[in-house]
Amino acid sequence: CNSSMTPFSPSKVKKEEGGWEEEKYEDGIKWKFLEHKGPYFPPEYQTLPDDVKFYYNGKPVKLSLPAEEVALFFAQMMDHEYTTKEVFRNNFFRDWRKEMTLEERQLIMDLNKCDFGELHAMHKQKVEARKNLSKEEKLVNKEANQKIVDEYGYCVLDHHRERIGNFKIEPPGLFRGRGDHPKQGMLKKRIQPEDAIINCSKDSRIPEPPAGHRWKEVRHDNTVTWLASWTENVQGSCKYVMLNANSKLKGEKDWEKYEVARKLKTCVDAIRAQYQEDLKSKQMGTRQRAVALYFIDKLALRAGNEKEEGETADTVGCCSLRVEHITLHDTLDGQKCVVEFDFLGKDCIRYYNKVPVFKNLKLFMENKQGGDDLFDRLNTQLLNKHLSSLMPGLTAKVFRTYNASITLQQQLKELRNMKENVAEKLLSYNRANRAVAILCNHQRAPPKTFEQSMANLQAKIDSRKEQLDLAKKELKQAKKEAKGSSDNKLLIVVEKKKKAVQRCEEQLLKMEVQATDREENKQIALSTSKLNYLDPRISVAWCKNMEVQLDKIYNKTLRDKFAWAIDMTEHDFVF
DNA sequence: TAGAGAACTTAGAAGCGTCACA
DNA sequence: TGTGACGCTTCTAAGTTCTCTA
Repeated sequence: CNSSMTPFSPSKVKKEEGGWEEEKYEDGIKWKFLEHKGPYFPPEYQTLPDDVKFYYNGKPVKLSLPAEEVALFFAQMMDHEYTTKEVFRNNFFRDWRKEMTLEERQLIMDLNKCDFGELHAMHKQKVEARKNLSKEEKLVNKEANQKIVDEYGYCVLDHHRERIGNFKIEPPGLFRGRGDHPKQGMLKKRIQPEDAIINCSKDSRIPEPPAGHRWKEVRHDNTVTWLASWTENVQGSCKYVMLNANSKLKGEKDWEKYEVARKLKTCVDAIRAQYQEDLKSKQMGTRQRAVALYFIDKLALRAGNEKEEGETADTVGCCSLRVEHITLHDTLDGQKCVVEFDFLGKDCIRYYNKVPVFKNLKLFMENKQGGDDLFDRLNTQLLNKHLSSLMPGLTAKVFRTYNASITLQQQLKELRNMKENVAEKLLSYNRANRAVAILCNHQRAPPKTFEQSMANLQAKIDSRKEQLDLAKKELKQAKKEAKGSSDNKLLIVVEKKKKAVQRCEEQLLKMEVQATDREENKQIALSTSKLNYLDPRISVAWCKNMEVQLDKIYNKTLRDKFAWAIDMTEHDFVF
């Protein structure tokens, strides 16, 4: 496993066709020329109309502009459950008071005495009005937005005009963390040009800051890919303006990611054998590392970095698992030595699973409390250091990419059936995709309208079945009438009825397949794995082999993002 | 060499536009 | 022609890994 990765790139593969003509730069250099217009700032706050009032303790209060703006942030969210949560309300109130004048602060002491009703109503009215705009008005808005995209949404990087992913500065508002986030409700402040750092090349046209403003800094760092950055006040972290996923820079990076995962394929057996061996090591640290690696490989757990307590919601990954997140069962559901996982992972998505496992875990849990680390001799740095010694470029997350892609490939192979029609082939593809999504624990909230829309679909299926019965009867009748007759008209009728039956059957099958697909997909999100984990070349090759059009599985965004794969993949591609 | 911070990827939710169907 | 469901796009939070610094 120790040979370094072959330094080839899609550029070299497609060189002669002019698709990706440039060579890569020396280590660390991302571009030689970068020009853009700077980020786009959200519009300034406009004060409330006179007839929309905020009330405190039943009395109207005219708020100062900064306090009024923040009050409106809260009012806009009042339909959301967030605003009922104590942590959210407390954080909001504390930050709101900071925006008030001394006088306001002395008056407004209790959030429960605040009445945002008119602000809330105004907001709802605005949303409604926007929805009810005429076609022409909507078109005017659309054109205005397009103008902004045309002006700010692109940059020139080396010889390419590239789309920027997020050229808009995030507007101010109330912070919405996921799950039980201790900072939910805090004020996310308005970003000014004075907060923004611009990155571009020296010889480019430097972007102009908005009138009356200046940039925090203009730098020319071609070892990074961002065009602008600022520090966000809630968590103190950096935010970046970066290129769109369809850019050359991002595409090459994506391709490299899958090449590293493919490389793992060549040495995964050895790595597995090694960690199986390490399970018996005399060194506790080595044993813990082996178990963690087993979880990462078999269960596709994330690495699990340490997190600062109280700064974010309490979520964990593999290395940060605590004793309280697992339960050991001598027997469970007829299986021996079962470990039951139950914890919140990234984005507070619950991970629940039961897996047969070995005795080591019992050992790791000895003399520990629920809140203690399961792997007290291990962290992600140690783990990744070990992994990179086994294969250059190998880190914990590569296992997710590898296992996701290899699973898709295997599933597609298993489900392959050329006799199926397109709808059935697509159901098979989605099922393969679903196996990956389940492995990676990609969940979604079931759509609010799920039950209703399933019922609607079922009703349609039922009615189509009735139609089919009727069509079959009519066909039978027509055949009867045409039997022994040489009347051309009657034969035409039979043909027509045959076609009607066939059409009905096709439509019914399509709907039934759709219902199955939708039901199986209720709580599973396929998009995340498709976008981030599945080597697109597997899907492109599958389409070619199965004679399915690529746009059946990839929308425009995906086709753009994976242009490199579409360009280079033949039907015989193997991950 | 560890810790902090920077840089970049991965993630689900919400918003929005489109299209099928009554 | 209106409406609702659905899929696509946007948004930004939340991860991982890399890199710098003391």
